[in-house]
Amino acid sequence: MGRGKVVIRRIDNPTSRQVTFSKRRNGLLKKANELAILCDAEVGVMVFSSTGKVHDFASSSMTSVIDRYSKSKEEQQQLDSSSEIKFWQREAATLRQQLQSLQESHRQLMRDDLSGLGIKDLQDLETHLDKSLRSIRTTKDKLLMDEILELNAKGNIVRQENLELYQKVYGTKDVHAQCSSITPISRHDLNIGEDAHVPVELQLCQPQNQNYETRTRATKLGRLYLQ
Amino acid sequence: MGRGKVVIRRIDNPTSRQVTFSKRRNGLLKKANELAILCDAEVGVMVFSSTGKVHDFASSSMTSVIDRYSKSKEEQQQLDSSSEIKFWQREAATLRQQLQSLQESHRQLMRDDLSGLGIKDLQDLETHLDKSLRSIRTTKDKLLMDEILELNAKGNIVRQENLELYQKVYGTKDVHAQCSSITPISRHDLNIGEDAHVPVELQLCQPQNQNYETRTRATKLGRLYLQ
DNA sequence: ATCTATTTATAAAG
DNA sequence: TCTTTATAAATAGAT
Repeated sequence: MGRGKVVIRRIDNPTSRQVTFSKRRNGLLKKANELAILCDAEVGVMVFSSTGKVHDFASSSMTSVIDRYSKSKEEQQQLDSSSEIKFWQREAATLRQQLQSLQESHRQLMRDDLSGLGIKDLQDLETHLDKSLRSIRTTKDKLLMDEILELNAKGNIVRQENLELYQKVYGTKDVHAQCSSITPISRHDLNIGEDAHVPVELQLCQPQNQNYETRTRATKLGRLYLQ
Repeated sequence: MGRGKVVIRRIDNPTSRQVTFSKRRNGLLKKANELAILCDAEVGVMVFSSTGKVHDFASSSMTSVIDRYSKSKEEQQQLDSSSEIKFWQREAATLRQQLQSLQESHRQLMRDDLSGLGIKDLQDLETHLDKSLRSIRTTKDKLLMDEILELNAKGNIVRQENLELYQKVYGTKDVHAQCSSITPISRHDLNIGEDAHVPVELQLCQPQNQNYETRTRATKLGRLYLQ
């Protein structure tokens, strides 16, 4: 409200800063007074200029205003801290409940106790175990197949070497009759099959890219996580 | 600054009072902030609505503002009280001086000590005493003359009565020879004269209608009052 | 401190 | 409490 629009930023020029301070300080104190009278409010304003000079306004007395302010802030503090206490009480209750649920589900997954589970829970558990098993087998098969391929490659290299050595010693190309010990590695020696016994280990963590409903709310942790 | 000019007086309507409170409170806090930023000032504002709700703004923290304010007010107090001390010190010095002057003039007027007086002071004193004496004598003479006249009147009445009684007893009009004890009251018995000894009492007070310069300044009391 | 062109605040109404 | 709008008030910049 003046000849030019002003941006609210520290005025660098000390002179105009002082002038503006005078004008706006008066304006502020005037408005404080008007607010107090018009709206029947208790108002206190304290201003220190950059040169350290004090200016103030109080509708009653500054002592009274400061006292009231301090008192009301104390009350606020008490309310705040008591509501904070309540917050942490609620938090503790929630965490206790979650812990209990997790302990329960852990016990069940350890097969110590399947009582207390409904049909839905058991079905979920069965489906989960089935999927886990399938996943584990797939992974295992892939690892074994890789190993087989690698071993076959190595075996072929060794056989080739043996063949060359045999030719140097005996000077003949008839390898089949004299060297039965040198053969490709048997498929059966690798023990690949559907009945392999691999211990099933279940994780107590969030599902990862397995089309299961993602549950993020802590309060929902009380349910079983089956994956 | 609105649709109508507003007089600064408590708004009776509670609703519009509340509305105005909201608006102007925001305005006040905004302006406090602007003042703080533009002019690099420390500002604190506390507002209590008529319903008791607290609102505040502090450019730093209210604690800091209140502390600084209290501190600066203490300093001010100290300055005030020290200047007040100085005032009373000056006052005491002035009064001591006045007291001394009065004691001095009192002693002189009691004739205990005429040393330390200049020719002018002595002349003034002489003139004053002369006037006092004249005034006292005039008054005394007037009182005595009044008494004489009264007594003469009474004497005449008594003489007349005696004359009448004498005529009744002796049946004659020749009073002069037989009654010498009955005479007018003598002028000498009243002791009227210029040499009468009347104690001169001087007053230590302001002159009253006696054509003397009136001195009202306390600091001028150090001079002699001669009247 | 005083003057005014402008911006800002806000009263009244919705 | 928010928005809008007409108007009062504050004030930036100049003197």
